[in-house]
Amino acid sequence: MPGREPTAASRAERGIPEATVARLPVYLRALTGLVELDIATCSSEELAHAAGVNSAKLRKDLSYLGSYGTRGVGYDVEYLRYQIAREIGVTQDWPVVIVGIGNLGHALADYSGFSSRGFRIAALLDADPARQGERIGDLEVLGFDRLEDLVTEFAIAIGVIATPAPSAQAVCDRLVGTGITSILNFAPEVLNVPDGVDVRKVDLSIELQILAYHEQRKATLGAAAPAALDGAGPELSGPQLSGRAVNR
Amino acid sequence: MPGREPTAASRAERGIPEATVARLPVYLRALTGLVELDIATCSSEELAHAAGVNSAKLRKDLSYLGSYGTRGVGYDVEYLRYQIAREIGVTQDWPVVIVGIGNLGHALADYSGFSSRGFRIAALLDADPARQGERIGDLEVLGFDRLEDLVTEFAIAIGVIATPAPSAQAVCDRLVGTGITSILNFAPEVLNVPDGVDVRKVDLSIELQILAYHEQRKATLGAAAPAALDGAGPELSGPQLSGRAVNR
DNA sequence: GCCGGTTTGTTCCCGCGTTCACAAACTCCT
DNA sequence: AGGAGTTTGTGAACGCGGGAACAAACCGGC
Repeated sequence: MPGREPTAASRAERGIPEATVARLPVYLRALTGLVELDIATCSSEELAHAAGVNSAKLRKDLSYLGSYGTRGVGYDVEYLRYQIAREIGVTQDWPVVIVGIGNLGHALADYSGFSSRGFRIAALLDADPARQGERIGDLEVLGFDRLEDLVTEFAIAIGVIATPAPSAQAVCDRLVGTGITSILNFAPEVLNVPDGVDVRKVDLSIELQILAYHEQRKATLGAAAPAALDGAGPELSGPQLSGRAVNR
Repeated sequence: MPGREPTAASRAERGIPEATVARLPVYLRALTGLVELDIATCSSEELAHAAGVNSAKLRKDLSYLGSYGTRGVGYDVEYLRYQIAREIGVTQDWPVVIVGIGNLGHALADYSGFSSRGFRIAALLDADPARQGERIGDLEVLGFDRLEDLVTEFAIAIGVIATPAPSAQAVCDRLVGTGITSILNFAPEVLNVPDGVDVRKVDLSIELQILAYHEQRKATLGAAAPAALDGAGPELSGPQLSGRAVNR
């Protein structure tokens, strides 16, 4: 560890822990909520509660960005909100392309939360000619072969894959070929990408299966070790002993 | 040759690490892919590659379930697939209710991957009378007030929230009230639930913002420290700073 | 039956992330 | 001005997860 004054600035430049990065958007949203309530100042305790995390974690997370609070007082909501937005990089909008305008892609294209959260849908593409030409909002669905043009024209840096699984890798390769280095993948498929490209996946059935595991666990544990005072209850509803709650 | 070890069973009862649970569905899907290719046996190396993880991690994950492989040979694909499915709890289908049939809820209702992956949509609910009565697949969208009936009738154990953010907490409370203890939340809202209830959230803008952070980071680092397209571990990030005001 | 080759299951170690606890810093009141 | 009360920022302890390395177990050939 290259010792050196770990000033706030150098900290931020050195990179923020991944777990913290994943929470910053949550804090940002919570702060936006406070702004809308005309709340000018908040403590770490209050913000942590709004974000669903513990206050020590919140303070440590924020400390990676710098010292933006005032001891004995708390945080200036508007100021902190701007700092987090700047750190994430959503003070201006990022142009996004969505590939695959099926049910899911359609829903994403209609999603109103994009513009308010730092993104702008720049293009909607689909390989199926039957889907091309449709207008969603003020955009028209274009052919996938327009990809390279549009990425260049709009300086698109983020691609969203909402195609069926069998097409996902090919689409991904094309996206990477255009120079896109950030991909959000909704297709249930493991994507292979070169170093330097970030892929995040959102997978409905994985999430459900994780829930199913815990649900099954609650049921069998409840059956094996009947918890105290749980009034009868139908067979399938698992008596809840101290399961882990995600939010607190 | 099946390993019917009581030790394996006791292991499983003791609980599987959360990180492993999150990967089991990925292994399950990879194995299903191998089954479709008529591959009867595979090594940890092959399966790990198909799942996009490292083989040591895969073996360790599987070891939490029991000893289902054969040294010097590998894993029986079909057998291992069944064991993982059983461990997750998706050997039978879980009935699921989807609340909020907007664009997203509609897309989810249409999603074909449910039945093949251990779930069955048992009910579609929406509070808006304008949306009620529509048929999606072979289900009709019903009023939210039917919730309690349907949960009881179909023994629903998992709820999916696809409503706008302002309604999410209220819907969540109603779901919890019926005894549902597993919730998948698509609304951009932090949900408050009692202990024993599991909530998982899927949030498009959070995922995009995480990508945006890294994208911004690549851009500023690239500008400050050109070349080195290759490697350069995350730890060795360059010490360049870009002038940052810390004080207000 | 034994030996070389192969692959699993496990142990050990390290680094990251979470949490506790406390000093530093600020406000307000007297 | 000074002290009491708050709240931040951080140092330190601790537990979990990841990865390398290795012993145990299995197969096939001779």
